[in-house]
Amino acid sequence: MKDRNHELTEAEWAIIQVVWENEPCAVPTIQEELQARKNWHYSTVKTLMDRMVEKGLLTTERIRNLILYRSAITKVQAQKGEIMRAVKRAFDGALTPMMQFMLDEHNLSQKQLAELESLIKKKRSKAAARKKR
Amino acid sequence: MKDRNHELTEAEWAIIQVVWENEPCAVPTIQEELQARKNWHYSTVKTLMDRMVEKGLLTTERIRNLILYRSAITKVQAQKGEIMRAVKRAFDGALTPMMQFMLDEHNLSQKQLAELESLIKKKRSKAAARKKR
DNA sequence: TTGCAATCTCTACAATTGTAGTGTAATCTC
DNA sequence: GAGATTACACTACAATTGTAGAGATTGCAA
Repeated sequence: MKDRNHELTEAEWAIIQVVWENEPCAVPTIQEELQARKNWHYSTVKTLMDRMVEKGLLTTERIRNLILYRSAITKVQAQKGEIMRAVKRAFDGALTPMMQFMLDEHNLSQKQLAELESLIKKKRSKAAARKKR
Repeated sequence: MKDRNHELTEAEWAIIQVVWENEPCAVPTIQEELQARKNWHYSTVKTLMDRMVEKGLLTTERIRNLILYRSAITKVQAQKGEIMRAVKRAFDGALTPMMQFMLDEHNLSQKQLAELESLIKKKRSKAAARKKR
């Protein structure tokens, strides 16, 4: 259960998202969903999911002749991994420059900026409180 | 020169970073640098770089019997691509939630928070000015 | 001019990723 | 209990990625 850096591939993301919404669930459940979105066949989904089990991204439990899958990492962990990957490759591991870049390069609306600002304010006061303690 | 979404692999990142710092340059220049960092041999670097030319990440120019390489995308483009990738996969394409997540999950120092806050303020006033115009 | 050093070309190969077919086993239905 | 359905197991295969060896070419130094 290490909080290790999980890097998911595109296809793995597609699958684990559906798993998070349905777990515990069997392959056909996931496949039906992804049939619609990606037109993936049963074997495709099954193969992918079994590989993910090997990698420790999913776990299985056998109930009679049915195999139930569960996620082995949370969405937050996966999101963190994805961000870590970006920051490591493109920003030399430094988070603040990455955030500055995002502010600079993607023009956010007034409203979005305001939201972020108030969020930061909240963070700051919380951090200050923590420090004092 | 489309601002298309460039997704670089790990190895490609390693290489293009050195290219940015040295271009125009020949393979041996890059290789020497990466020899130190990654212990990559000449053929490795050369293969990678030629693949990158095929992909449109680098360009070449032949000068007598020497081949000079240049980057075909800027660092900013590449960084953007990396962020886009993360936001698309892990945050459903929505940038602000991703930034909020970063604020929430990685505890930044007071100083970093302060920096971001003032940066946002600046953005906001600039955006306001733009709107008025 | 001949050999050495630098550079390039070509080829290879294993691991990972995306995608799926086909055969088999268990189960449900009549 | 036999056929239809459902879910699983096994196998395959092309493209991409990481990694590199071996041989060919070229230009310079002696």
